[in-house]
Amino acid sequence: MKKSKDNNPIPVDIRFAALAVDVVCFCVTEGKLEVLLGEVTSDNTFKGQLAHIGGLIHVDETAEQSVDRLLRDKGGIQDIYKEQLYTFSEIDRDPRGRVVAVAYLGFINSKSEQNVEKAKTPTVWKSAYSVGKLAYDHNKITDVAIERLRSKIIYTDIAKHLMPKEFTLSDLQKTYEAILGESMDKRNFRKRILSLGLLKDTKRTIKKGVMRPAALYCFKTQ
Amino acid sequence: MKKSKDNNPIPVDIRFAALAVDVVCFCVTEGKLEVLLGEVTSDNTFKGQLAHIGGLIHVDETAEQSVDRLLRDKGGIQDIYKEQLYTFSEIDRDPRGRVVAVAYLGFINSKSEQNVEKAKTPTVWKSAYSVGKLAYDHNKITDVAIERLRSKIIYTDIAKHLMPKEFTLSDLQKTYEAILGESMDKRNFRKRILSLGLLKDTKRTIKKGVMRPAALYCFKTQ
DNA sequence: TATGATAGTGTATATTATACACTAATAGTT
DNA sequence: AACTATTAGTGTATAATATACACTATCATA
Repeated sequence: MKKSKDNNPIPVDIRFAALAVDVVCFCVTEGKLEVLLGEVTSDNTFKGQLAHIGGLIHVDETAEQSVDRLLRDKGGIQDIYKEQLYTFSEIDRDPRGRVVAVAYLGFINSKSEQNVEKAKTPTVWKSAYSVGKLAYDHNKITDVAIERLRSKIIYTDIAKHLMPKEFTLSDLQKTYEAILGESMDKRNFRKRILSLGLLKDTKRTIKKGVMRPAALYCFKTQ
Repeated sequence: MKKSKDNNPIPVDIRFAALAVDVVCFCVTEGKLEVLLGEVTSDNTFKGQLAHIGGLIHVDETAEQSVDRLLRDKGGIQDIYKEQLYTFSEIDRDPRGRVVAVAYLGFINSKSEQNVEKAKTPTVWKSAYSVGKLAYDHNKITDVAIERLRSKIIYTDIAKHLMPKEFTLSDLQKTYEAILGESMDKRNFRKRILSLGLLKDTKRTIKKGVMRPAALYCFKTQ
């Protein structure tokens, strides 16, 4: 490969695309699955519309590091669990030119983890099932993300990243129900989830309102 | 975004990376899981070593289209089923400079589908479990590919892309065993696979050698 | 002590997975 | 014609898992 003029060893005609990341950041609040959206600030036809948090990868970053930075700077969110979702490479997906986006799933266990003051972009949480019309191809990304989340919650312990450190079994069940969009039998849910051996009884309880206190569980750290 | 000099609307400092695809192309031959490898032809420190079929995405291609072209030109392989695996964005993964690779899984049902004459690169099929030292980060890509293949074969019908149009149940079982690396009970395998309702009995049989002829099945087209 | 609200529990049945060994069909050989 | 070698093809009993289903327990308040 010939060295290009601008000190980048890769010839300029070969690096025609910009690389971006987009994070579909999920949170379950009061039994509703929500996603974090931010206003598009860059000057293009989608300016002002809502989109998943995202942006261009920097030259000294991996995609993951880029996700961390953008969540922090644009979203006010730090240190969350994430995993790669899919790479979108359609030629016309961005009006600014060729932009290939590596999409990620992000998981936050409580909206209070978001430091809204530090977010450089106006953000909003929306129900994952009614995000409205988003910028770019982000509705497609949303669909792929929800599909992946649904399939992963049934055969992995990914739910733990959507729960606070300690939680009741009813809370955990609500998270499953929010994601799968169906209600489950309480006894069967508890039997199954406890038989997986992932949970630990903290031996403490929490009182919510005037009801019987509920036992608090946490995920075992392995 | 400012327009760059070379008629690309994306500023040149932003498009610092080249985009590549790599395909981990699987085939099961005589009960062995194999992968297609090609010699590295481009002039870098890995020249002459083996790697998965791959190359740079062209400006007018999606990642998928790029995979199709590269499999055809470098591998002599056309019209195969493929799906996206993972995007590798480590900064130093390529000695030529920043190259981000979108990796794919490819599935070929018989090595005879490969037209070796048309392949511009010397290729070789190797056992997936002993590919030896590959160029770039391709050993890592191999590992991720095998892991994905193993998990997908147990909850999807992906095996069909590794089978010829018609096959015996023993052949299908050998494919499962090659991928999962464990032998299975013949009666239980048949019961389970038939109960999925994906297979159709062609009512024809095939004689292999001097043994009892075996019934030929095919996957239902839906 | 009665009420309202959520937490928490068990059992019977159905479905699915597993373990396991012999008979059937063919071609070639004796 | 019987025998052999080789793979195809089959059933049943048991274990494990999933499902359907309804009442009691605990608390705060009135």
